[in-house]
Amino acid sequence: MSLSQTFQALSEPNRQKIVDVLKKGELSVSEILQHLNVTMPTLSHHLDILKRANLISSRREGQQIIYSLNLSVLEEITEQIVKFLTIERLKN
Amino acid sequence: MSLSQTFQALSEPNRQKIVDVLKKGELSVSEILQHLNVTMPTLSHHLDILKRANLISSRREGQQIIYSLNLSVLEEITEQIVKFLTIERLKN
DNA sequence: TAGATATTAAGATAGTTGTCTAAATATTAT
DNA sequence: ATAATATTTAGACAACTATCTTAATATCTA
Repeated sequence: MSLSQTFQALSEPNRQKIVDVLKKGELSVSEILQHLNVTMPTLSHHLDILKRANLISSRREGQQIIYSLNLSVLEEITEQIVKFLTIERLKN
Repeated sequence: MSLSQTFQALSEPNRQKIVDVLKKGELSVSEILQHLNVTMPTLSHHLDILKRANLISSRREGQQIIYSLNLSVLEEITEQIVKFLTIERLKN
C-alpha cells in the first residue's frame, strides 16, 4: 500500500467524513449514508476507494453490509506519515 | 488550511518527492528539477500547489528562486493528521 | 416463490488534474 | 541596451474523478 494511495484516499472530504464516523464504531452503508449528502451509489464508490486503500473492511450481516475501520492499518499508516513528514535535524 | 488540501497536495508522487528532497535543505527550482522527470513548467505547477497548501516557501536569490519546507507548518500538519487518524479507545 | 429491502455495478457526464509547448517576466552579465 | 539564464504564466489536451440515474444482484420476509 503506497503512501500516495493513502493520501489520495483521504484527500476527499466525503471519505474523510466516512473515516470520521467509523471511528465511533462500525456502521452499515445506510447508516453511513445518513451522515453524507450523496446518493447510495456515490457512497458505494467512496467506500470502494477506502477499501482498496485498505483503510476499511466490510462484512455482510443479513441484508446489510457492515463497514469498519482497519485499526491496525491506520496505526501503521499514521507511523508512515509521521516518518514522512518528520525531518531529522540536529538538536542543539 | 484544511486537512483535505494537505492530503491532496501530498497525494501526488512528484510532490511527495519534492517534499522529500527539500528535507535535506533548500534548493533552487533547477536543482529540484534534477530529481524529477517532468518539464520545468510542470514542476512550477507542483511547487505552486505545495505553496498554496503552505507546505513550502520560496524566496528569490539573484537569478534563482530558492524553495524550502515550512518546518513549523509541517509539524502542525503532522499533529493534525495524527489526531485525525488516531482513534481513542478504551485502554484495558 | 414473490415482493421488499440493501447494496453494488454500469454507463454517462461535468469538472478537475497533470502534462506539455510556447510565450512572458525577471535578473545578471557583457 | 542586449543577450543569456532562471522561472512563471497561458493555453491546450488527455486522463482521471465525483457524481448521478438506471439496472443488476443478494438477502430476508410473508
